[in-house]
This record gives sequence, C-alpha cells and structure tokens, in this order.
Amino acid sequence: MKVSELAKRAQVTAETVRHYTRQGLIHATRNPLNGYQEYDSVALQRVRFIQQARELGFSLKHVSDIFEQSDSGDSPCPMVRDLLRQKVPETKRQIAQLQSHLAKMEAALEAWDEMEDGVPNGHSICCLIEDWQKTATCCEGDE
Amino acid sequence: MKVSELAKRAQVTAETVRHYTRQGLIHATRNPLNGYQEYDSVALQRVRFIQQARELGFSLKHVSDIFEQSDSGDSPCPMVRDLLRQKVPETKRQIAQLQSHLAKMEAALEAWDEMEDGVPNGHSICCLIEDWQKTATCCEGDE
DNA sequence: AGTTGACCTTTGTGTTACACATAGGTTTTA
DNA sequence: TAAAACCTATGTGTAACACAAAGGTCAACT
Repeated sequence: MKVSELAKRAQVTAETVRHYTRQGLIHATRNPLNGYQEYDSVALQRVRFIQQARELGFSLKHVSDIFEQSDSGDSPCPMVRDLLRQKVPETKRQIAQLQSHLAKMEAALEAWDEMEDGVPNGHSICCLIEDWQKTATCCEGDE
Repeated sequence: MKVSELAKRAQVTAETVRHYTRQGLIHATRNPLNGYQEYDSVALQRVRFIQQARELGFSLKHVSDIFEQSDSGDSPCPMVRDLLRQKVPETKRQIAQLQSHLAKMEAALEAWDEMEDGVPNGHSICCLIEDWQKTATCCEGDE
C-alpha cells in the first residue's frame, strides 16, 4: 500500500508515516515505475505499535531501540520492562503534579466566582506578579 | 542585578533569563559601561510568575498575552480566568489518560513478574508488533 | 487526447522552550 | 597580572511532526 492508505489504516497522517520512514522506524520498498513508497502489513503493525508506545509516553528513540532489539533477533521484552519500570513512578509523579495544579486552578476559579467580574480597580497587576501559590484570592479588591 | 544573579534568585538558568528577555517577557536596561543587562525586582517577580504559570501548563505566549494586558493597564484577571476555565477540563483529561496508562503499565509489569525473565523463546517480536492494548500477557511463551 | 483532481516525491521551514557551543569582551580575585 | 568567572551575540540542536513549495504521476471524465 501507499503512504495515504497506510496512514488511513493506522489513523495517522501521511506526514507521520513519512516521518517514521525517514527515521527508519518503518520500512518501505520503492515502486520502480514511479518511485512511490510501498508499505506492507508489518509497517502497518509497527505504526500502530508506535502510536501505542507514544501514548504510554515513549519517545520515538525508545521505539527505535525496541525495534532494533527485536530486529536483531533479541527479545525486547526485558528492555520494555525496564522502560516501564522507570515510567511508572514518573507517571505517578506527573499525575500528582497535575492533580495539585488542578486543585489550585479550581480554588482560584471558585474564589473568582465569588466576586464580581473585572475587578479592574487599582492594582491591575493583580494576582499575576504576586506569588501565585500563596493565594487564590489575590484578585480581591483592597478598598 | 545581572543575568546570573536574577537566574539564581528565580531558580532558573541564565539561559532562561536571556530567553525571556529576548522574547520580551522581562525587561532590562543596559549598563552603558559594558553593555551588560541590568534587571530589577520586577523582572524577578515576573520570572517567578512565569515559572508558576508554566507549571500550570501555560505557554510563554499565554504569559506574554497576560503581561501585555496588565502592562496596558487592563486587569488580566478575566483573561486568566478564561484560560483557567479552559485548562481545568483539559487537565482532567490528562489525568484520566495518565491514570489509564499507569494501569496498563502496572498490569503489564505484574504479568511479566509472574514469569521467568527473558522469554526469548521463539517469537521475538513478542508483544511489540502485536496490539499492545489487548493483552498484558503477550510475553508468555507459546510452547 | 487532453485536462482536471487527487495522489506522490523531495526539500525546507516553523513550532516550543530552552540548552549548549562558539568566539570574544569584562570583571573579579588570588 | 593572569587566571577564573562572568558577560555579550549568534547560531545550532532538541521532539515529533505540520505545512508549504515545486514538481512528477495516475485515474477518470470530456
């Protein structure tokens, strides 16, 4: 199949397919008649795998390493497992941080909801230049 | 103060300070004697604010917009509030996705822990080329 | 046959938020 | 006074593509 068909089947753009091809993540043969790229079902499976891996937070470099392993006949499982082991605590940290930010944002919005709109009275620098964290009520008027 | 001092006080690198200066996010005066950049406490407060905003997921462009508002005498609060309103559901989505990935990863690791190591037996493409999602036990031998 | 539209090619640029290297001037310190 | 530590500007690299340009190719319709 050609780029667009592969792209459609894997739910990515043709650009992405070309990108992966350029990076050597997937392989194609050339149609000698017109120079078009020809992909097979292995390429399709690989693109799908790449998407999965990326969703889990792996970089293309990681994926590349994994493919190299399996291409050279070795089981990539140990490597994948190691990567996952690193990724788990990292992901937990990310979740915790996002949750903390979420809490701050919701607190700020709630505080803002309790007052009238603009509050352009006086100190326009408002909560901004002030330290954000220390308060969610920084937009309160001071008069 | 000079770049390095500002950087140290704001807990960022000197490069970051220069970057923000180039982008017009913070302002400096020139020491006519040597051409060095001179920053004041406003710059310091701004850098700190930028860090806070970035942690919350705002881009430098967002920050730039916010600063422009407040620099032109308008309260940036409404804008910030709108940005936050957009960011809250977005953050929730991110958290949910990360949690889903975390679950997948932990399931995979658990499954792997229950078998011996390498499992380089036979099908080395293993779980990789296979659809990742459908199974956390893909590394099982098939013999 | 000719032409249109949809496809393909390569190459180069833009994105984000810096990090890092280079080459050279300045200031501080031992 | 010379080295260490700092400053300057400019340019390049990073990740994972998106997008545009300029041009070749293919299938179909007139």
